Amino acid sequence: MSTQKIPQATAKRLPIYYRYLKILNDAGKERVSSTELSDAVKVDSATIRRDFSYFGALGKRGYGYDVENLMKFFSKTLNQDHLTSVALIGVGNLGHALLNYNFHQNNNTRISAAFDVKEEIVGTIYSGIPVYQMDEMMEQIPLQQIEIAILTVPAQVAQDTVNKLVEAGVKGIMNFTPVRITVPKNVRVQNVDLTNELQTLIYFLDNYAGEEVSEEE
Amino acid sequence: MSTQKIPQATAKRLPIYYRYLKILNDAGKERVSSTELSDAVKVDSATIRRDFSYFGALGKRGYGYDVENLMKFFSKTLNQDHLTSVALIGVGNLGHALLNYNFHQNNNTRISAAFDVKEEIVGTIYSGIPVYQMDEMMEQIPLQQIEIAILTVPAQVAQDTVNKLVEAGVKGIMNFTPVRITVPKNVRVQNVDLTNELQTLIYFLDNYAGEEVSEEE
DNA sequence: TTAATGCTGTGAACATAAGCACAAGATTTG
DNA sequence: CAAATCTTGTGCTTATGTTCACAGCATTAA
Repeated sequence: MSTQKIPQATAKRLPIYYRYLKILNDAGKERVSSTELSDAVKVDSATIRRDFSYFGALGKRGYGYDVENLMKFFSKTLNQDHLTSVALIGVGNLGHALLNYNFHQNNNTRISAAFDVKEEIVGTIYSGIPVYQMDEMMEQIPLQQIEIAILTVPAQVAQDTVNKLVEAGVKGIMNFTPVRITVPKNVRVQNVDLTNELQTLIYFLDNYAGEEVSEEE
Repeated sequence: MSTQKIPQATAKRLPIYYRYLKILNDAGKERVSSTELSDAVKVDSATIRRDFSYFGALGKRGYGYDVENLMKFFSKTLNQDHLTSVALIGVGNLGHALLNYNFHQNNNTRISAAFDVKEEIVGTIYSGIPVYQMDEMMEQIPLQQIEIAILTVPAQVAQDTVNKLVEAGVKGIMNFTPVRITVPKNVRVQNVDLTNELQTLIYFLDNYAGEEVSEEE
């Protein structure tokens, strides 16, 4: 495709860079070096330079990087120049919080439809977002050109729901359930398992006490 | 310490294994092979065997693994035999959802104190958890023997809050803010950046269309 | 204009992780 | 009891990611 062969590890850091560049740009800063960036985003400066280099020579030797240019470049790279619509599946405890969560603020993304089984909320508008019946996914998802779903349903129905989502044409799923779901290989899953994360943190504390700084999602 | 040198990648998978073993055990299953596990947790069977092997020979050739034993072993390894108390810092939109989130269900962990600046909620009980003033961290955290904090405060105050948490003795932070916080090296940070996660997912869809299955937090 | 300085971009070393493939041993079957 | 079958545990290969260290060039200072 367009930009081939960007390592996954690099891709995962792009939003971090982008966010900080926006902050710098808003503050009126014109140039920045990999060392300065490194401090702010906690990524080794060599790693930053290597990451950037996959996209070509974005900086100038002896000078650094032009904040505005770089920011705009990443904006394009991360598709921030067009609004992405996302569906929320399951308006429970966590789902409800995500409806209110301001993805839009620094991310050209909006939850444009929510789906749930609970009759009493179907048909209503939650935080400005309409709640549909589960069965309506098949219709609404293609209609609203949604390719991404945030999954916050109970574990027991996770796989079934995913099957329907895939059938409706969803291409990416942010999976908040603890289930490791099965999808066709053209569908991308990003697991966000909070319980897991917490358990891992506890494990590290107890077993790697005082050893390193740390990382990632 | 106790079990030395478990690779990070392995450590991050332990809760996944543990969760599934509990399910198998509850279902009355007595033995399981790495291939079966592989199907359920979406981790290559060789990787599973390697992961387990760091803890010694847990299985039997020609048989597989004893579900109950293995489950109990991981329970101990993941400290599930004692309750871990956690503090929630920032009872906003997301924080509130996390108070209700059932960490306890399959994870011997409980949010035992919440902290916020909003006068109107300080002193009240939210979902059974008392909300304290921010200043009370210094007192409550050691008192309640809390070592882990979930950080859901606004980005602008993230670093300041972290500094106080560290001073109060916190050793692990689950960071929901987009800020890459600075901590002493004996403190562990687990970043959970939802905006980031979503942006990365979008990036992968647009640039790696139909290429692989996927992964992680 | 020339010298000093700064910072990128990258070859190469190192580190971590994943997975193949199979010997070794246990179990099950006949 | 012997043969057939199964599944672990691991040496080794390959893949992916990180970091060092520096040549090369642009910028800045004199």
